Amino acid sequence: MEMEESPTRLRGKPSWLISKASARAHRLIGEAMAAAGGRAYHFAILAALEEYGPDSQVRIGQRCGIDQSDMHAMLKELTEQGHVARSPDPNDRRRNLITLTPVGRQRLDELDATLSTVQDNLLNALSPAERDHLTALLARALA
Amino acid sequence: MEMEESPTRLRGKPSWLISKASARAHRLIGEAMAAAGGRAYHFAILAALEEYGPDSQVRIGQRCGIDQSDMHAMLKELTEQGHVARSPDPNDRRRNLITLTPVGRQRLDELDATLSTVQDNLLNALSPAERDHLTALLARALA
DNA sequence: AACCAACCTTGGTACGACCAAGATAACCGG
DNA sequence: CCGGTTATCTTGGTCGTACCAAGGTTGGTT
Repeated sequence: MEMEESPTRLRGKPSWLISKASARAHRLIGEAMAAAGGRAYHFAILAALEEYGPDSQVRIGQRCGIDQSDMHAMLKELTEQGHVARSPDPNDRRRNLITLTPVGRQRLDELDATLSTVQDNLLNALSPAERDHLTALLARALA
Repeated sequence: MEMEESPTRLRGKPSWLISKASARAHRLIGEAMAAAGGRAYHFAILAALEEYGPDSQVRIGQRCGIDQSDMHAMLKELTEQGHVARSPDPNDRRRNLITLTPVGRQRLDELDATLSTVQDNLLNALSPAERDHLTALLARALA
C-alpha cells in the first residue's frame, strides 16, 4: 500500500479510503487467520452465538450481515472444526439450530485476541482516542 | 445491510466496520458506475493522469494502489472507450505511455460527479464536519 | 386441502486483490 | 560489446467476499 502520491481527487473520496483500508485490513486478517486456521466470518458467527444464544442460520446471518449461502459454507467449516453444532430444531424442522460448543467458546476468545492485534497493526498511526472516534463514526454511518 | 443487532464484539472491531462500510460503498458505486458504463478504477486512473500527466502503467498503478495485471485490463477498457490513449514511449520502448484524451478529461468530471453523490448516499448519517473527520482519520491510518 | 411463506441447500456470477511466469527492452559491470 | 540483471508489459491463473436464483422441505393460514 505505497500510494506515495495518490491523486488528490482520490484522497478526497471517503469511499476510496474506506475501500483501501478494507483491502489492507483484509490482507492483515487473511494472514493472521490463515495462521490460526480460521476466517473473519468465523469470528462473527461465534460472537453472535455467544451473545444471542443458539439460533437459526438466517438469523445469525442477518445479525452479522452474512448471506445465507455464505453462512452455509461457513457453518460447514465451523462444524467440521467442532466449534459449532448443527441440530434440527425440534420446534421447527425447517431450521438448523446452531449452538456454540465449549471448544467454540474458547475459539471465540482466541480469534478475538488475534483480531485485536490486527486492529493495532491496522491503526497504529492513530491514537486510542482517534481509533474510538473512527469506530464511532463508522458505526453511525452504517446504522 | 440490516444488522439490527450485531454482536458487540463485532461492532467494536474497526476492521469489521471498515469491511462492511466498504461492502456497502462497493455496492453503491457498482450501481452508479454500471449506469455510467464505468468503474471505480477508471476514475482513479483518469484522476492520476490529470494530476500527474502521461505516465507508464506501473507508475499509475503505484499511485492508485492498483496491481499491474488489473491496470492492464482497466486500460484496455479505457482505450476502447476513448478516454485514454496508449502509445509506446519513444524514450523507453518497454513502456506504454498512457495519456488522457480530451474525452477522458471530460469523463473524469463526469465520474467525479457520480462518485460525489455516492459519498452523500453512503455517509448521509454524518454531518459534513464528521465526514471530513472520518476522511482525515482514514487518510492518516493509510499513510 | 391448497396456497403461501420461511428456511436450508446448491450452484452459479462478478469483482477486487493478488501472484507467477514469460517476453521484450533497457541498463550496467566486466 | 557482451552477458546478466532489472524493469515493463502481458497473460493467465487463484482466492475470498458479496451477491443472486432456483429447488426442496417444512410451517402456517385460509
